[in-house]
Amino acid sequence: MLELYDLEKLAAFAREGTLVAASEKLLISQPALSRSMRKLEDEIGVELFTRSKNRMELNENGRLAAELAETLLSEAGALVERVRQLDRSRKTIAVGSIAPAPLWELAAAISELYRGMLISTALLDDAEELRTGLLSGTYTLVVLTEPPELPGVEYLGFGGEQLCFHLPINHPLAGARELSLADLNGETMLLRPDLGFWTDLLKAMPDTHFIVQRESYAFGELLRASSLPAFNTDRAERRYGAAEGRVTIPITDPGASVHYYVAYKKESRARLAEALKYIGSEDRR
Amino acid sequence: MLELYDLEKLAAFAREGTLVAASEKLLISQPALSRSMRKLEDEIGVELFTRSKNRMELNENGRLAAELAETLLSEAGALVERVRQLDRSRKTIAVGSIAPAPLWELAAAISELYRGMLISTALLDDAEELRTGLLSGTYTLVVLTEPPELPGVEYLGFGGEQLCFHLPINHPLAGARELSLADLNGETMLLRPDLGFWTDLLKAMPDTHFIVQRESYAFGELLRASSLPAFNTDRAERRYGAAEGRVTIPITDPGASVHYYVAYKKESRARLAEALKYIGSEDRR
DNA sequence: CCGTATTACGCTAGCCGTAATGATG
DNA sequence: CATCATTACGGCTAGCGTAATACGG
Repeated sequence: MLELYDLEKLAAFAREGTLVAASEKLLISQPALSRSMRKLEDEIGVELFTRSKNRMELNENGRLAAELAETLLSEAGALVERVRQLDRSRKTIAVGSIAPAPLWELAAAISELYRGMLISTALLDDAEELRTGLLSGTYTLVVLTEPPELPGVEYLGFGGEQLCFHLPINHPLAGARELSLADLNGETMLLRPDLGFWTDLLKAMPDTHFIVQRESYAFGELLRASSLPAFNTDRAERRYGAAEGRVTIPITDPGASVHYYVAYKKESRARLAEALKYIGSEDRR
Repeated sequence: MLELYDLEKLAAFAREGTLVAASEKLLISQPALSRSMRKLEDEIGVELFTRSKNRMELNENGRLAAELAETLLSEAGALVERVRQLDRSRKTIAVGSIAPAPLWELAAAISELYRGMLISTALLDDAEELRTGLLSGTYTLVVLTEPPELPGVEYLGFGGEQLCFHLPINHPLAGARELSLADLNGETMLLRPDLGFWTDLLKAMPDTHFIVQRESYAFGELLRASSLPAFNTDRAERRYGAAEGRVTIPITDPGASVHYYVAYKKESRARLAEALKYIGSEDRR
């Protein structure tokens, strides 16, 4: 029977041009390769080479066979790769989110519910990329601020989030009941990186200087020790509590208050049953 | 390394559903198949089956792998088939013709020039079929009555042919210098089968009864012993001579005199060099 | 119990490498 | 004579079959 390693040898010979060179690439001896090529001709039942005593070349048949062999080999590789990829995707839940807070919560809940599964998370600021990523299989679940009306895609509400200023009590505006982004424009503010779509809102504060601190502990220290204004959200505060000596004041700008939607492909519903139960059941005003 | 016989086994298991059934189809023992399947999982690095002590089934990975294996196997089969086909076509010159006379001559000349080659011939009455057959590779050479203006196709003139009546000398019209088909309409005529495009001309003789005789010797006897009119052509006469006691009288209808053109693909020119020399050199008025 | 998968244990066919031979430029 | 292909011969390993084991409907 025709076998892939025979075709591999043929392809190597086609590339190298002589048995010696090909056998070196293949890490076998010339005689072995010579025999294999004869066997292959025998197998197909057709002459593939023109042989002189001292030289062996592909004939027209051989060139076609080598070319087809090359593609068959790459298809065999693709087979393995596709199966491995399916396996990985079956063992992975990839969550993509437009905002950090729902991502924390989802990732925590899912890794709790699906022990042994690989949970991969991604925070993006582009909703379109999340939608196409969901359709293409890059993400199993995506969190958006608008319901995605896509074919074969379902979604559940996942509560809302309200952006707030997080001001030291001695800040001039600390007594306000609510504020707009413009009210603090021009000041220097503390900021975390990886804000997802919230980043867009910062454009409403063009004259503000932001000090970005990635490291969580350091950020906490700055919150405590400095009197720089920062952001907070109701959802972050519910999770981490408010910083000492600071007040949380809602921001009124449109876009500072959003709702979240968790979307998934209909075909993943069975696999995600537990996660969807969690997302739907939780009481989120 | 992944091999086709492993995939063959996987495909068989997928079709049969149990190791026992598959092993019987494959003519190997169950243990051998059992091991092969483990080896295959190992090779791909992914679980392909759900195993209970008493039952083995494909899981999602396995179903994908089996499906891909099936297509890969059929592609491997196609590889062999295509190479064999190329080999056959390299060893064959297929001549298709719209008329018998040029086909005899070409076939004879070519089998002389290309000893060891397989010469296959076909006589058709549809010029379009010959043209498409030439393009698709069904025919290496085709004989037509009109130059085929096709991309990548060249042609040479191959002389002409004049249709004649072949009348016994005692026939009332035997003294004519030329005749039209209508002149003999209504009589009973002797006819050979396989006339190619000439068949169309018989429509001009709707009231004629044709006695068709395939067997060459019998046809000759009828020519000699009967006084039935028959057809002949200048080209046939040059080859076989005229029958005793008969005269050959040209037919004047349009279409009773034609020129022939031998067409071939430009890419076959090298292969056909000898044949083309013959076709071109011969002096054919 | 019969059907199914797995494990254990030799065997062997197929493939390989080394060495020798032949041909060519 | 350096390079390449082929032939001859002996070794080894991957895959096989038989037999035995284990589990389940």
